[in-house]
Amino acid sequence: MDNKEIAQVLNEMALLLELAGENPFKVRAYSEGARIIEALDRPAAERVRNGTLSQIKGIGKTLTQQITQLLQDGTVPLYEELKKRFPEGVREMLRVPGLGPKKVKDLFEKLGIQSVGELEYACHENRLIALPGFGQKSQEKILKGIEQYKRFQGRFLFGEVYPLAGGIKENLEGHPSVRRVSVAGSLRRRMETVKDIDLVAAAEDAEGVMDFFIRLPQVAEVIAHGPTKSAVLLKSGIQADLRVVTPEQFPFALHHFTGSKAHHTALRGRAKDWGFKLNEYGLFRGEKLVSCADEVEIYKQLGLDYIPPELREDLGEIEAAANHTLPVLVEEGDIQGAFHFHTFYSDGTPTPAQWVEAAAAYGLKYLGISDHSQSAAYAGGLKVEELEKQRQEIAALNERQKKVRLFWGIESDILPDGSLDYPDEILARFDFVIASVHSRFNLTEEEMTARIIKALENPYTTILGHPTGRLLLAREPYPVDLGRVLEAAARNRVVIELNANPHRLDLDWRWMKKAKELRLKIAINPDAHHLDGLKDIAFGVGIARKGWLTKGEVLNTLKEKDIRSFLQGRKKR
DNA sequence: GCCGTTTTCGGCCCGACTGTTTTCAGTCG
Repeated sequence: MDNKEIAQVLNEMALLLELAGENPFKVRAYSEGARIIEALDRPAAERVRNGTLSQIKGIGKTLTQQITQLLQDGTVPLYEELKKRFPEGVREMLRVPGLGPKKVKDLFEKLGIQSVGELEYACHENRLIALPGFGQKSQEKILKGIEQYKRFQGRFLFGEVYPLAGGIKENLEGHPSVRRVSVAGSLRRRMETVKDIDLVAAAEDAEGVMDFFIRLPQVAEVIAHGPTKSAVLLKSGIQADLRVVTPEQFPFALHHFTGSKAHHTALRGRAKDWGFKLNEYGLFRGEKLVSCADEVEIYKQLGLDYIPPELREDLGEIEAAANHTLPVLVEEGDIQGAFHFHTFYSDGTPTPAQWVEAAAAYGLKYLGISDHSQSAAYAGGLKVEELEKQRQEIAALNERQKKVRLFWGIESDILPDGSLDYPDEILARFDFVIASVHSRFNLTEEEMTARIIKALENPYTTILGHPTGRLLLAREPYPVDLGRVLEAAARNRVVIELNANPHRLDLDWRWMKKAKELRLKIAINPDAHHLDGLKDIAFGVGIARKGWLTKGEVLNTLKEKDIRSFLQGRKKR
C-alpha cells in the first residue's frame, strides 16, 4: 500500500465518520492525516518500520496504529465497519453539490435512499418535500446538483478553465464601479485541475457588480445571488463564484479566497498566536483593523516573507517564510527555449520552419525538435531512412537563420524491455534524446520501474519524457516507483521532463521536492503538436513554481550557448 | 483524533448564503 492509497482510505474514513455524525474534529484529524501522508516524500511504510511515523505533526497515536495496520492487513476494522454501515452509493451522494453529510445521512436513514440514481428518482416522486429540514426548493436544488455531478463529475483541467476565468475578469473590469478584479482560488494557486472559478473584486457598488455578474453572456444559470457574493453556472458547465468587497478589504479577501484551506487554517493559527485575528475582511488587533495595502503587507505583519500563491498549500511554506528560506521561483520570462516539439514528420502539424517562426514570436532562442521513433507506428514514428532527411532540413534551417537555434532530437519509445528504439549508432547522431513510455502500460510496478530505469541508464538518454504517463481526469499513471526512477535519473544525470501539456503536467508538482533534493534538472517541455501548443509552456512554469523550482533548477532557462555545451557534454560520456 | 515551553484537558478558523425555519442548521469555501 503506497502513500496515495493510505491517504485515500483515511479520506474515505473521514467522510464516513462525518456521515456517522462523529465529532467534527475527529473527522478533521483523519482528513488532515490523509493530506499529510500524501505529501510525504518517503513511503509511510518506511516510517512505520523505523518507528518515526508518530513523530510527524498531525499523526498521533491512533492514526499511527491505523496506518500500521493498514499496511499490514490492507484495511482496519473501523473502516470495514463504516463501509458496511454506509453503502458505496450513499458515499457517492456526498459528491453531489449542495449535499453534505447531514443531509445524506437523513436521506439514507429516513428515506432509505442508497445511491445517486435512487435520489434522483425520489426527487421526481416529490419524496424529499415531506422530510423535515427539506422542502420544494432543496429538492429542486438537489436535482440540479445531480445533473451537474453526472455531466462533469466535478473537475476541470486548469488549461481549459484559465482562459474562461480571464474572460470573466475582463468583463468585470469593464464595469464602471469595479476598481480591481483578480482570479483567486485553486486557479490562482495553479492547481492542475480545478472545481470552479473564484473571483474577487473591489468595488463601491457591490450590488451593482453582482447584478452585472449574474447577467454576463457566459452565464447559463444563477446558483446563488446575494449582495456581496454570487455563484453562477457558466454555459461551459463550470461554476464561477464572485465575491465583492471594498478596496480596503481587497487584499484580505483576495488572500482569503486564494486559499488553500490548509494554508489559511495554519496562517490563522499563527495570526492568533501573534495576537491578531485574520478573516476575509482584514487583519485585526482587537477591534482595530491593521491596514494592509497588499498581500505582501499581510504576510509581513505576521513576520513572514511573501508567499506566492502557488506555494500556499501548507507544505512547509509558512515555516520557510518565517526563516526567510523561500526559494526565488522560476518565471515565464526566465525560459530561454524548449524541447519536445513534434512536426509533420510524425504526428505534429507544423514544419520545422514554422516552428522557428512561432518560437521566435514567442521569444524563444532555441527549440528542440523531437518526433516519435519508429515503433510508434500509430503516431507516424520515423524510420531510420527518414531521419537523414529531417536532419538535413534542420541543419539547413540553422544555416539560413540565426534567430532560433534548432536542436535535432527524437522522442524515442522505451520498449517493453527498457531498450530505446534505434541502435546506438543512430541514437548517437541526435543532439538529444527524450525517452518515453507509450505502450504496454499494464506491466507490474516492478517491471515498469525496471524498464524505465534501464532506459535511464542508456548513455544516449537526455530527458525522461512524461514520467508517469498520466492523462489528467482521463487516465491513471502507469504503476511505477517514481522515487527509484528519480534516483536512477540523478545517478545517470538524466533530465526529468515537466510535460507542460495541460492534460499531463507530468512530473506532478508533488514530486518536485524529491527532484530538488536529488539535484535533478527539470525541463519544461510543451510536447507541442500544433503551433498553439507553445502557450502550454506557461502552464508548465506554473507547475514548476508550485513545485518550488528556481530558475537554476530548470534546464531550459539556460542560454543558448550553455544549452549547447550541456548537450555536447552529455554526448561525450 | 491531535496537540501542548503557562495546559495532559479543553480547545480546535470563520463568515456568507440558502432554505426552512421563527432563531438556526447545513453547506461551502
